[in-house]
Amino acid sequence: MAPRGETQQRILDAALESFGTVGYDGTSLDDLADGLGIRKQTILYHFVTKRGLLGAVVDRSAGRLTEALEAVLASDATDWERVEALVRTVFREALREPLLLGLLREVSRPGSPAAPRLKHLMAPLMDRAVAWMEAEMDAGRMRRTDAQLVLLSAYSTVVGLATEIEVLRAAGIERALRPVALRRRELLRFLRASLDPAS
Amino acid sequence: MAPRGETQQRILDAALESFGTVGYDGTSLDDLADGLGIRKQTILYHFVTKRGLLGAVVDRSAGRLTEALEAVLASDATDWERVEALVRTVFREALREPLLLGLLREVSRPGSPAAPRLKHLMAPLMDRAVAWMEAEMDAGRMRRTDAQLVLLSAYSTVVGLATEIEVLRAAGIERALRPVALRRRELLRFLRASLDPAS
DNA sequence: CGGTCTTTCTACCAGATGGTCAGGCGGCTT
DNA sequence: AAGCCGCCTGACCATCTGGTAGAAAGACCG
Repeated sequence: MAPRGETQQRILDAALESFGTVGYDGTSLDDLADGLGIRKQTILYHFVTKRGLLGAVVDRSAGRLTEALEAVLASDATDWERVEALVRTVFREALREPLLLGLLREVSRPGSPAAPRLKHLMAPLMDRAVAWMEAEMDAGRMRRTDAQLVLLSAYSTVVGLATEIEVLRAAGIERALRPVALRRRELLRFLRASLDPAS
Repeated sequence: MAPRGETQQRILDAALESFGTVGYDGTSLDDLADGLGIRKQTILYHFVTKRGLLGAVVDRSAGRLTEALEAVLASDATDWERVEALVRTVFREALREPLLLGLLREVSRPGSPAAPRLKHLMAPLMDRAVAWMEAEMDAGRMRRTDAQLVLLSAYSTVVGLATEIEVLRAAGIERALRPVALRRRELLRFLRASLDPAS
């Protein structure tokens, strides 16, 4: 028998890949199980329902990202440095595990069953970020703009990365490092233009 | 009985919406038919198979966009004017019919059944654009860069629009005009930076 | 050893799905 | 009127779907 929790992790890995590529509806529990050499019922035993599985995948992925972001927030970087560090962290994580982007893309779809869960997971991060930005604005260290809009724009840039990488791959370009770096530069420039009081 | 071809168009309209929102796998022929007040067999009569329907939807959408682009190409704008006109046309079409973006997004997914068809439709446009750009480069009217990479980057920016609009809508922002205009400006700036020999 | 808990399996099911087949209905041509 | 043809539908089907019920197989503990 498999060690404690090992099967669950293997299922989550496979599910992340499948949800992120063929999508939630395109993923069949039977296929997923076959690929792992187990029976579908084992999956259902661990995650009760297909939605439960999706939820678990989303939770785990969001947890990892949040962890990486918390580490940045815990540092003593301030103002623009902090923004830049956050952006770089997100891009680094996205490139390190491109499946995350696929999942994010799938889950960001309006009709996705995980959309409410994602919203629930993102809301606190969002609120925190908005609050922080508005405090910075009040202190005159940031230009006054619609914080939420800026954040959403940044967010969708990252989700759009998933598309970009896939488009490039479809065109035969495997290593998308340069275009991705370009996007990051663009995003940083956009943020600087939106936030830097000097500009 | 419905006039010639009218039913087909109605089916295509509904299919475009459904594929673009809930996705290909999430679309059931029965639901689609119910929404139109017809039987599923009617859909299959016109399009033979579900994939055939997807193909027809993609073809029609691509055809419309190509038409709009051809009109621009037929004009006498030159160099940068032409690039700018093309970008503006694409954004205008995308905003006029947001469902197109949803479809594009769905179909750009690596595992999509329509991916090969999309590639087949885009390839000629792409080749033409690359050829034109390289001719411009040879003539010194454009900066020398990797034309394909620039085009793909522009393409994925447009596809990313779909994500952005959905993200904004999920956050309760219905009119996404301002952010979209921003993207367009960014894209134009990027293209100018990549292509303008003066800069 | 006996009992309990966890994990995985076999067997099964109801509903939905894409698709086939034959027929009906109405207009158009001859 | 007759027959053809384009369009649409009812009945039916094989397959796949997520999900349930129950039992086998260890592992762990007394």
